[in-house]
Formats: sequence, structure tokens, C-alpha cells
Amino acid sequence: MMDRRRQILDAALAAFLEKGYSATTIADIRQRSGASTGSIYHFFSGKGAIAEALLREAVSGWSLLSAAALDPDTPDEETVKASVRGLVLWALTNPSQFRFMDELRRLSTADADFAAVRTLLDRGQEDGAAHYARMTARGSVRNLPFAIAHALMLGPAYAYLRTAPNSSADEARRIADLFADSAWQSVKA
Amino acid sequence: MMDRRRQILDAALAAFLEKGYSATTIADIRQRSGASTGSIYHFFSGKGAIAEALLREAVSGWSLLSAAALDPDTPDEETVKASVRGLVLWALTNPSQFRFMDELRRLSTADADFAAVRTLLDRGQEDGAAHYARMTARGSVRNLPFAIAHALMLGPAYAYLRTAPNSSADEARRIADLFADSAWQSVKA
Amino acid sequence: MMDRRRQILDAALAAFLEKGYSATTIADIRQRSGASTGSIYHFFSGKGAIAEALLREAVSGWSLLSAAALDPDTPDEETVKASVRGLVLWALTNPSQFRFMDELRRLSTADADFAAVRTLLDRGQEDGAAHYARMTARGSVRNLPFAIAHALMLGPAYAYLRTAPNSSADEARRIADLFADSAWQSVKA
Amino acid sequence: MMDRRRQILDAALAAFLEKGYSATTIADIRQRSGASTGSIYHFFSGKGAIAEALLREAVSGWSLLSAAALDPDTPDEETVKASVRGLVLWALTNPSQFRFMDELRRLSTADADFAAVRTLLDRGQEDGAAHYARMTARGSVRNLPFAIAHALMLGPAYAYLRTAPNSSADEARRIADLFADSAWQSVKA
DNA sequence: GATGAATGAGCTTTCATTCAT
DNA sequence: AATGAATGAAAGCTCATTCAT
Repeated sequence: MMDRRRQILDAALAAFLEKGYSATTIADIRQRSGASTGSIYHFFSGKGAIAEALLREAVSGWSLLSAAALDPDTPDEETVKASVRGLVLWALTNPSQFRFMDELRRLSTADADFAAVRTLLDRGQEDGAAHYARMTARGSVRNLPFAIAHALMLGPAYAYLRTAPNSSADEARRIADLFADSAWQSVKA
Repeated sequence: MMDRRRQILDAALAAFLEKGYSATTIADIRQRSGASTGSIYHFFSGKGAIAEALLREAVSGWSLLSAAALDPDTPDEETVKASVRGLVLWALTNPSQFRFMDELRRLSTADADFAAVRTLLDRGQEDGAAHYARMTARGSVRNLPFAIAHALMLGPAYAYLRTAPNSSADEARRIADLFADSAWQSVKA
Repeated sequence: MMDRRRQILDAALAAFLEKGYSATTIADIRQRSGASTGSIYHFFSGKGAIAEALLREAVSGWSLLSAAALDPDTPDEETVKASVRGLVLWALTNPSQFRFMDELRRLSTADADFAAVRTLLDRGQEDGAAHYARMTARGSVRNLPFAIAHALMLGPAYAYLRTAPNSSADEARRIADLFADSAWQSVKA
Repeated sequence: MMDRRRQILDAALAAFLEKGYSATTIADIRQRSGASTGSIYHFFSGKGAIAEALLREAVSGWSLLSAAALDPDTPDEETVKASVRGLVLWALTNPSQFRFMDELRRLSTADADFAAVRTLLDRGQEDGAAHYARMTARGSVRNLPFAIAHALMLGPAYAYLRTAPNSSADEARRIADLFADSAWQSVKA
């Protein structure tokens, strides 16, 4: 058939979302994808590798949308808003990928098998901390430990996205702006 | 020995936090607790029942601290702040219980076996929604869908608590106040 | 039932001899022994552990019969003969155990999983080398590298035992004496 | 590239010696040889056929060296010595092939799939028995069951060769003579 | 001659749960 | 209350082999 690898990834993502990563079995993926057990193992070394591949796709999709936030010439207010807006827009457009990413993040804190996942997700965390320190130095944002500032800025968006219903492109933009504004209000000096 | 039930619960909580609920086996709990397999099944009907018992303890501990928020005579600002403060103080004092509750909440959204857990955790959600509607009517808070208002108020706290380090009683109070203030700023009219 | 552990070991030994260690599956052992899969894993951590337990029994049975050879007061001729005689008598009395031990020895040279087995089997090798060195010093045996002396003394017995038919106690004694005499003729000074 | 068949055989022999026949997978051979799965199956009908081809090479190499022993005009002493000498010299010159042949011999006694291998290896056994019977009739060797005589003559050599270190051509000749002499001493009338 | 995707039976192992003592 | 032997369904994974290109 055409692009077995793709079929396996799609089937796996659907299964992960429906039953959760741990509860999803290779047999589930086999049935949904139509691929044989052997075929799955031909492309991926195991369930973990499938998850990692999916995560990599998700991360790369998201980072495209948050690129603006990394430009050093952007004013601080816009940087904060853009990163929140990027997250919300991406997540509302790709709710499956967001939820999957969120589940993996959780698993990666407990399970030792997910070291690679953890690394992938933590990348960007340091960048964020460094950037916030620079903004603090400039006096544009409150002087707070990054853990707290991060929670103030992105916590509401994460909390909402976890249970968010589907929304039209228009609604998505409005919601993204709302969380972006709120984020800036919460941390501005 | 003394209070086998207690030993089993403690061992289970420790194991759930270290390896995650799904990855924890009855054998893990047996080893950590010193109880025999049979003994564990004498007290609990299975792994799920142990989790539920732990959750019940956690929920009851938390609700004591958030009682103030339920008094109808309290001013709206204080109600909002008290509920956030209650969550943060309880979570920083009982980090294991908070993290466990958080994991169960996640599992309960995907796994059908956790209907009971879901019910337990959702209770209070409706109360919250109703209360917010009343405050909106009074004009003291922004008119927002409850899903969004809830995310604005509690999202930062949840985000922080998930990765929070241990803190002294004093620090805990300061952090609780910080998130409480921010919550009110985010939703006040 | 009575002594499941024993039943499992007996079934495993029979299967190993009939199909060879590698070709024997846990399912084979399950069927022959009547024990369930879970029961087998309750007593042994895996196929390797069963093999090791069987080997341990074999080694201890054999060493009882070869004890005489270790007495320092025994004349050299008798030491050499006793160790060969001990091997042959034990092997002809316990042909299954001998053949199994022989197969494991072979496997342990190639497969890294059998480190423990190898250690178990090599023990005694050094003792043998040391003893031969002492006999050489006394001038009672030919001055040969131990690898060669060992091959001259025990090689014929091993070669015969590998294909030996069943024999009566009387025949066994005669055959044992024959190989014992030949061993001494081959290495005496 | 050049002589894929050869590359496959070499890779297979190396793998068989390192991990043992059963534990060696087609994938191992694929990686070591650089040939594709399909290519391997183009030349050989399966793992067993590769082993058989290797064995055939080994047997033919060996029989060249032992040809002398088959001449009916050779004196009995020289016949016995030549066959032992031939085995030892060949094995010390081709240690990989010897060890592989030895492993296959073992497998062929247990596994039904190796009927062909068994036939190949047993050929010569009957010739040997017949020849020994003639020597016995002539009175030049001890009157012993062939199984025992065979063990006395070749047992030491086999035992040594199984663990033999590499040796120079000179050493090889000396060792071969040593085992040849010993073989004759053990069976001469 | 050569490739490597695809197959699926069969393997070892795990684990929640039951039950006789 | 307590024990731990026993169960067996189900999991992840391996691997010799086939076959379309």
C-alpha cells in the first residue's frame, strides 16, 4: 500500500488519543493501520519510537508558529504575546497533537524510558528562561523566578487547551488574543 | 504489624509518584509495603481501589482548606483569592498528594475504568461554574465562558505546582498570595 | 499439586534433552510439567534460570562422586584414576544430566547470557591445573601443558559418554576402569 | 560486488562462531555481509542451507588431509596415527571451521532439521568401524567396541581442539604428533 | 542479481487476580 | 488477617521467509 509509515503514525496518534499512550497496544495500532506487526517493527523499534516520531512532528509544527517570538528586535510585549498566541493557535488547530504532546510530557516526568522525549520537550525551556532574564534586566517585566513567570504566562493557556472544544478559525484567533493579553498583564512590570 | 492498610496506601502513593500509576504493579506495592499479595487484596479490591482511596484522602484534605471560598457572605474578591490560595497552600504542603491527583485527573479523561475518579474530581466544577455565573451577574468579574475564566484563575497555579520545588511554610504563603492576586487581576471586571 | 518446582525441573530437563536447550520453549515446559506459564515464572526468572538450577543439581551430584580425587594423601595414580572413574560412573548413572551439562558447556562458550553457567563449570578447572602442576613437580606425570594433559586424561571419557548407550551397573564399572587405566597410561611419566 | 556468495558464507561463519548457530539471525548475516535479505535468499534457501554449505566446505578440506589413512597398504600404526594427525593439523589450521563443525555435530543429534548434516558427518564413521574391525582381526589393536576405541583414539584430540589457542605451523605439527602417538598407545594390542 | 518492505506465527515475559491454607 | 502458590490472558517483540519491483 501507499506510505505504510504514515498510516502507522496516523493510526497510532488516533489510538493514543482515544485510549491513552499506555493503554494503547501494538495490536491496536496494527488493526487501525492495517499494517502487520512485522511491518510496524520494520519502521519503528517499538511503541516508544512511534511516540517519539509523532512528537517530533508536533514539535516542529509548533515551533514554526512561535518563530516570531525568537526575534531579538521584537518589543518585549509582542514577544510574550506572540509566544502565547503561537501556542494557542497551534493547539486549537491541531488539538490531537497538542493533547498527545501534553500526555507525553506528563509521562516523561515519571517514566525513565522517555529520556529522549524529555530532552525534546525541555529544549526551548532554557531559551525561555534566558529571554525572560533579559526582559527583567530591561525592566519591562516583573522580577520573578522563571518557574513562576512561566506559569503566569502559559498556565492559563495550557489549562484551557487541555479541555478545549473545537473552535472556528475566528474563535481561535479571539481566544488566542485573550490569553496573550492576559499573559502580558500578568507579568508586565 | 501496625495498620497494614496504612502501609499499603503509603507504599502505593510512593510507587505511583515514582513510576506512574500504570507502570506501578501490585508486586511493587507488595515489596514496598511489606504486605503480602493476599493482604493487599484483603483490604482493597484491586489497584484501582487503592488509587481511589488515596484520591479520597487527597480530596478531603484539600476541601478543608478551601472551605472559606464556599461561604456566600464572603466578598467576591476574597472568594476567588481564597480558592486559589487554598489550592496552592494545600498542594505545597502535600506535594505527593497533589501530583498524584493530577496524574489521576489525566488518566480519568482517557481511561474508561476511572469513571468513579472522574466523578469525584468533577464534583465542585459545577459549583464553581454556578458561583462564577453569580459573580458575573453582580458585575464583579469579567463575563467569560467558565472554561476560560477557570483557566485564567487556576491555570497558573496548576502549571507552577506541577513542577514546584519544596518550599518553607513562609514561602508557600507568599507564593499562594502571588497566584491569588494574579488570579483576581485576571478576572476582575 | 505436589512440588511444582520439581515437576518443572524434570519437565525442563526432559525437553532440553529431546529438543536441545535453544529449541525448547517455555510452552514445551508448560505442557510437559502441567504447570501454568505464571507458575513457571513464579519459581524461575526464565529459561536460563531453570537451566542453571538443573546444572547446579548436576554439578553437586557429580562432585560427590569425585571427592576422593581431592584428598592430598591419595597416591597420584589413584587421584587421576579416581577423577576419571568418578566422571564416567556419574555420567553413566545419570546420562540425562551429563548430556545436559555437556550442552550447556557448549552454549556457555558462545552465548554471553551464560556467564553464571560458565563460572560454575570452570570452577574446578583451576584446581585441576594446580594439582597437575604438583604431580609434575613430583615427577609422577609427564610435563605437559595442562590443556593437553587434561585432554589426554578426560577426552576419551567425554567422547564416549556423549554417545554412550545405557549400561548396567556392572558394565559401567568396567567401562569406568577402562577409561581410568587409559588416562593414567596416557599421562604417567 | 565481488562474489556475494562468498561474503555471505564468511559473514555467516563468523556470526555462527561468535553467537552460536541458533542465536544467529539472518539479520546478523545481512549486516555483517553487506548483502540484502533478498540477496541471501537468492543464493541460499535459508539459514540451514548456509550452514550446510559451510559444513560441506569444512568436510572437504578435512578429508583431503586424512586421505592417507584410507590407503589399505599403510601399516596399521600409521593408519591410526595419520587419521589423528590429519584431524589435529586440519583443525589447528582451520580453527573456525573445526569449531563450527563441532557445533553442528552437536545440534544434529538433537534437532530433526539437521538430518542432512547428520548424514554428512556420519559418513566415514562406518568406514572407521569396518577398518578397526579388520585391524582387530589382524591382532594389531585391542579388541574393543568401536565406540570405545574411537573415544580412546580421537577423544583427546577433540577435547583439546575445542579450546585450543592459535598455534604456529611448527607447534601444530608437534601437537599433532603428540596426540597421534598417544592414540596409538591407547589402542595398540 | 539485487533490494527491502511486508508478513504473521510464535516466542518470552508480565501482571492483576484468585484461592486453598 | 495473612500468606504466597497458581492462574492464564495479553502484552511487546523477533525472525525466517516471501515477493513485488
